Amino acid sequence: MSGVTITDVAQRVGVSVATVSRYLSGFNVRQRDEIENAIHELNYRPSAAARNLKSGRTGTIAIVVPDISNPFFAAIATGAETVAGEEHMVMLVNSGAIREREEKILGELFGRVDGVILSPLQEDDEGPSFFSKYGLPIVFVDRITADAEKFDSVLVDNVKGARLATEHLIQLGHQKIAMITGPLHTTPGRLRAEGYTSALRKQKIALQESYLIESDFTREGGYASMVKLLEDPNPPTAVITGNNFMSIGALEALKEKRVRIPDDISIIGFDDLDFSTLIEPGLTAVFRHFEAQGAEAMRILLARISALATNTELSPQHSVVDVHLIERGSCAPPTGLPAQSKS
Amino acid sequence: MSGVTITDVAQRVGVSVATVSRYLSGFNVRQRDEIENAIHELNYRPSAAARNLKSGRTGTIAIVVPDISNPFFAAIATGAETVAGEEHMVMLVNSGAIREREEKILGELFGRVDGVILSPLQEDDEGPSFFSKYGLPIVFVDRITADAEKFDSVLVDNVKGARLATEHLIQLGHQKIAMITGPLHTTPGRLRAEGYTSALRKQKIALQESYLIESDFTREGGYASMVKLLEDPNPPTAVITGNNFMSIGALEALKEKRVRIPDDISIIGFDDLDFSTLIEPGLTAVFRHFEAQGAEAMRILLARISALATNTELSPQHSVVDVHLIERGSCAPPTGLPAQSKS
DNA sequence: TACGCTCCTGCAATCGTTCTCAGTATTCCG
DNA sequence: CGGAATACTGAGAACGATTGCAGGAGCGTA
Repeated sequence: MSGVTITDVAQRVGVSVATVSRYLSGFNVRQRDEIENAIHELNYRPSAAARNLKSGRTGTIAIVVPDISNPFFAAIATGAETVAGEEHMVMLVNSGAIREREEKILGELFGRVDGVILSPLQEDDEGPSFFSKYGLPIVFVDRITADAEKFDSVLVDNVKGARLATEHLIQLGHQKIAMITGPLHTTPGRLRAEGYTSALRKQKIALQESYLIESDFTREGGYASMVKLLEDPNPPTAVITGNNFMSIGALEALKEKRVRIPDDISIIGFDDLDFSTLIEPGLTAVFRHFEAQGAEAMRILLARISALATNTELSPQHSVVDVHLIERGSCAPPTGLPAQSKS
Repeated sequence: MSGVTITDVAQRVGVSVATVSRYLSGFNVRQRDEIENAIHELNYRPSAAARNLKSGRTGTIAIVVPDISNPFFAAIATGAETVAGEEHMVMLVNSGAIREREEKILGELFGRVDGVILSPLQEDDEGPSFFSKYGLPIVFVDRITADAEKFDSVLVDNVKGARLATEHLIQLGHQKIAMITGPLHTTPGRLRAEGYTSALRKQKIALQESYLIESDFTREGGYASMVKLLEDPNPPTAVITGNNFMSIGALEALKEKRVRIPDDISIIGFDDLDFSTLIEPGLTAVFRHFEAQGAEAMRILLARISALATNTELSPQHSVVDVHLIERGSCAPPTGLPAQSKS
């Protein structure tokens, strides 16, 4: 700790702590220059803890995400920062997709931040919103919990995204379309699968069980799922991957097995890859604006915080970010897979 | 705010706040079950602010980095988390490569965290270490400041990495080797350039001014620098890019200009790309273990914190993480660039 | 010079904990 | 059952800031 407190500054100048405090909060004070000097000479820094305790405000907002290494979540934070302004410092916390850690983190954040932007781990759980009930402003981003209609949220149009992808493939003539989705107890995992199945149903294409694979949003999961699809006795002619990491894993599997894209199989990723232009062919993908989602979440959170401060009623905001399809070279009409090469 | 305090719990059970406090810190207490119940029923959460104020400890460690969207820094955080344990919560803060923000952040962090892992923006500046002098434990990671020998740090062997890359190209027969490096006022920018120039000198290859380009670690910077090199009247036959983002930018430029790798130009990246296997040819790169760097930084920081707590003397630790070259397909003996195609 | 007004000041309470200290209840043993 | 040792308890002073309140300095005006 710095050791030097407001009292030291006050003594040095010969005023009361109250005066120094007032100087710090911008009031007019007679000995402002002396105080300023003393602060510099002593290298005084106000104790955040003491301030928080007295004022109840922290000037801090936390963003809690399941995977800090996913560029998507980094972009959420970046977007949120652009809106936060001078008032608030933004911190990113990694729950590491571990339920207990998420719980613990939220508990510790209580009283340490003015609000939280959270991407909760599971839908079938009211843990996170629980905190919100007891006064910690929370905005859900990208994922929600079961009782989320009562709380602020910013989602992407998952169903539409998956539908766009599926319909695009159907239009190209594909009938055997597979989807590698994330865990079904997460919002994007569930809704993207839903978009896929509903698009199939609408086009009267029967859903084949083995074509809908529930994976885990990781590269390894994408790889394993793709391998599984390739080993299917009746392999699909097109695949939709449920997020960026799984796209990478699936592409790796295809490359390794020397399955040509789009000749042998077509592939669409949910979420664009930031190196899409570097791979051959470019990956057709469902695009959404990451930063916009983060910015929107922050806007809603700040509104919520000030509503809380002024005791204003404010009904839950539910924002949905639009998506569209970016066509590159990874999709073509089906021709059927060649005989499997056991390499 | 939660509103419910330790006093409420104490009253409900009919004990003193001291007893509840003791229960919270794990002491044996007669009415432990009653207290536990009351805490649950009232949904009491201890105020972090009050705790910090009294105990001086926060249980929080901040990692302050210049660019949260760079996977390298995300990996630093991930690595650090593995070591932090239950005691400490790790938060990632983005300085956005803005000097004033870094300063402000450090100031606000003072008293709010037990220690900081920092990747400072500029070497020619003592701002960050200044905080360390006044009692905030800081470990520099990846970058240092001018007076860094007095403080803990974890660096990668930048000079060796750049030297390995340069020598590899020389061995292949290249003489016209260019380097796109980061800002020379940053540690990796400066040291990687140094490794490059010293390797050239050792092999008695004259350094050509236009071959050493100081860029900014961004994708756009890498792109622009590569374009500049290609437009050189006497273009290089090999290029080393100074970080991951600039590698992507450079590769984009090459692809766009239809320069073939490694036929027309060889390229080595400093830092591996996590999709290296997906591009054709694979990128030869200087590899370092990101997470290990973060883990090492956290280890040193925890040691520093406990040294401070126990008033133990502890001389500054300087850790250097080793690197090695991963050879893929992006390098070959030089054949000279074809005539430039103005596309 | 006297009066009132404004502006600034210091005192002291307060935020929600932790922790020392002294005291009371409980246990253990002979 | 008595006494000492042990285990737990409560009162109250911190921690470092903010803030309401009442009072004092300085100013302008008559």
